[in-house]
Amino acid sequence: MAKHYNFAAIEQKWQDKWQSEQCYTVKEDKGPKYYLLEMFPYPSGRIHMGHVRNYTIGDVIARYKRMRGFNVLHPMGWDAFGLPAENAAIKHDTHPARWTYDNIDYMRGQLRRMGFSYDWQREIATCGAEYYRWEQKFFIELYQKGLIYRKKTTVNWCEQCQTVLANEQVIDGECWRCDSQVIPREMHGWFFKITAYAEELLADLDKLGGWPDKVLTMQRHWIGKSTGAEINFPIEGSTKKLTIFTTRPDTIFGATFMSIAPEHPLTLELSKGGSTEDEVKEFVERTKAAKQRASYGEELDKEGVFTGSYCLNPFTGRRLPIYAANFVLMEYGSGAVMAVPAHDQRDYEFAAKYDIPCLEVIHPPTAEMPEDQAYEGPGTLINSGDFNGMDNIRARAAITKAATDQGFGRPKTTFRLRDWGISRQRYWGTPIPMLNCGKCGIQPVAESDLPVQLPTEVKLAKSGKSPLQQLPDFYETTCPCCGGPARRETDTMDTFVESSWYYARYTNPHYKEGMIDKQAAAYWLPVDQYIGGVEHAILHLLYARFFTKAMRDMGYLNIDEPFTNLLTQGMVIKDGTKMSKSKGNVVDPSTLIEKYGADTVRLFSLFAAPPEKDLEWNDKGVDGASRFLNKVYRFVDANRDLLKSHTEPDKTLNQISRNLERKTHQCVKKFSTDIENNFHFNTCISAVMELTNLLLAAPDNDRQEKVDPHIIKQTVTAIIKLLYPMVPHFCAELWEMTGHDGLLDHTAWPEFDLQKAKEDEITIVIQVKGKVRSRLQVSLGTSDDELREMAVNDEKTKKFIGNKPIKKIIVVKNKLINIVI
RNA sequence: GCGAGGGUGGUGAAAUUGGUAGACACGCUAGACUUAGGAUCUAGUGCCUGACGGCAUGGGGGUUCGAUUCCCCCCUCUCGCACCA
Repeated sequence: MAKHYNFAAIEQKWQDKWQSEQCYTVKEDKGPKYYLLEMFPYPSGRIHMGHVRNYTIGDVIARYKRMRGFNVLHPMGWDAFGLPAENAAIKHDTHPARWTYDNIDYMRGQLRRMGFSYDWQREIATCGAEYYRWEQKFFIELYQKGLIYRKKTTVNWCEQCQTVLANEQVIDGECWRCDSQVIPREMHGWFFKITAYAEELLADLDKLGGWPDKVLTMQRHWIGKSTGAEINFPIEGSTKKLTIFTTRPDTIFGATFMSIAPEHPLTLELSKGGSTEDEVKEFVERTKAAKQRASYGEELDKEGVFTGSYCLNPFTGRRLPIYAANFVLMEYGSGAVMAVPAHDQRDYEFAAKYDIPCLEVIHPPTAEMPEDQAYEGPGTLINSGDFNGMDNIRARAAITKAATDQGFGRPKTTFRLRDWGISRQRYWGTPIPMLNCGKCGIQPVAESDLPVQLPTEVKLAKSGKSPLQQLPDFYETTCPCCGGPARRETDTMDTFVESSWYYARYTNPHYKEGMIDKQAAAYWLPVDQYIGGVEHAILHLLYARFFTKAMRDMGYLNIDEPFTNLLTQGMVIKDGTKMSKSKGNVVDPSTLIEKYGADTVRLFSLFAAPPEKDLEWNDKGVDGASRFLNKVYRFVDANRDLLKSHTEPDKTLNQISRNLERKTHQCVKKFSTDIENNFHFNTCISAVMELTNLLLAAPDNDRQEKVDPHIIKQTVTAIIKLLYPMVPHFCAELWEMTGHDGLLDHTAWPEFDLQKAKEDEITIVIQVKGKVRSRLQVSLGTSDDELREMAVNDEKTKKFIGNKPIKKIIVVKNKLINIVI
């Protein structure tokens, strides 16, 4: 016999069939729909193990749901814009488009070779104008609605990539893509007003019960809502006011100074003409430089300088010196804060350094005020005028109301979330469909001129100006309003824009009338199950949620949230670290497929760990998976005739037949439960392995008893059906070998019979003082009294009881007896 | 610093209304069949012990007849956030 079943031939055969018969092409149809989506890949060149794992998990679910009778949408495509294409083009002297499409062709072949059941009719590449033209149209619609704007601000600049990054794309102070240090830089750029949806993005997280808590928590924190008050402090000797945001209005009577961000527009003005002017100027410059130099996460020593001006506390009239302070963030709140050293640790440290007085206004309920730090806990107000004696939580509302009534304050909610900057100074991205006319100003491109095509003739260089800025043929245009000369926007969009709506485009990817075919979208959306890496917990998932809400408000969709259930699969690890080229521990899927076949690779990546955990790659483990499939194959092959023949159920089963029947039903039960429960395929597979072990031991010629052929057939059928979603070529072949026609995809999932799954004999553990001392074999319904009787008379047990008196006997039904002495 | 989630054999992992710890698999040991084996099959395999038995789910304490599971303290690893007022 051959060492291995001929996986190469079998896999080829079924892949050809699935493709030529278009088995996985779907349309809006009767029956419950199920939209399964895995995060689409960047076409970097080759599929890696992370893809294999992600897409295998997805394919199992897709096939499983089909067997359960769902109309399953399972599309695949390419997140095809992005910087690596430009870098590769420079390096290999080719064109980004060429490089990208070559990669796509290669990777598509690899995915086909894995046997994934995609509807390839729906394939999308986001770098095609037929895709991005709708993105440009939508951009203009959002612009007209006021949800997109242009501003000059401090942005995150990656010198390596020569482009701006969004806040979400800066990871630990480094570029998410190339890991080089990000530096602040002042630039103009286009922004999506994601903050307009901050409240809803936060609130709707509560609707996402099918998402991991970890991701919900991260998003909640990223959005960072905090409620408090905005208060205007009059500036002494000026008509101007200094506006601050605080979450602790209850401490306002304890303010002893004010802190203002160095970049704040008032900072220089406040010292103008005074003795402090030079000092303040110098401080502002120095802080700016220090912030650029500071490595990420490094907390600068608190430092500040007196501006020479004072604010007046609107409640008390107390003079509060205004300091420019290096720890005050311009980007959050109003860029200025009231400082209450007694009740804020940062203010305390600053005050201690510059010898500014503290004033206690919140008295702790029990303990004394701490000596050498701020007290930030709850308490009762003191030194606070009319509010003395009030609980500090209640005082927050009361003081805010008083400030509101007197006209110098109001309740205020602030978010940590900032608007999404999408301008990229790169070539390989969607052109931003805007232009600048000397007469008419910034204007959107006329709809009839869409799409703004990326020019194909382009010179790319390692550094220097943005490529489109060097193409007059591209940027020289005419104004749609006045017909005069105008200059096109030469920045392109962040590639996260394409991935924010691709899931919706899949519902009718070649729709020519607009961005979204509303009917198709209404049928398929939302995505029932989304699968991808946890590294997108903030980035992509937040942007896609925002886009969904914006598309809904523009009338394209009728859903609030795109992804009902989210599975974040763990990384693929080898030798304790993430697989990566730089670490030299990558395993190439194609090599493995050649050696073992796609089914074995699929099986191992499902078996080695539950999907949400990291998967430790182990070549020997792959051998094990292969061995298992071969074992099953050999059995089916050797019993072909029996399995093809017609059998009748035997009324009275002998012991070993009954055992196998029972195990089969138990296995179907466990498998079905575990797959529904968080897709724990690893335990599903182990259940089938157990069943297989029992099956293979069954037809032993040395035995007196023979297993009923009908039961063998039943067991084999169950194994084939259960494993089909995981190892589809293998099972399709076995299905055919055992005399069946038709695709298993549309064959009903096996049922189990609780009665048949039931054990008639069970093992009862006997414990003495909580330690296992003996075991009893009893029939299922044995009464507590009988069990008690048997337990105390058990020889082994007696030895441990000795002549000590029995205090108590605990009986747990069908499980154990504990004798307490 | 704050927040979240982990820590179980040589390895990947099972085990939840608290009830047989280690299913399944890898590896390892011995044997069988073989010209050969990185194929296949059989048996064994948490640790200590000659055995009876004892000890074991990061460490320590607690609740309980009984704790991987619940509570408290500590150690450690991973991830997220990081002066957000």
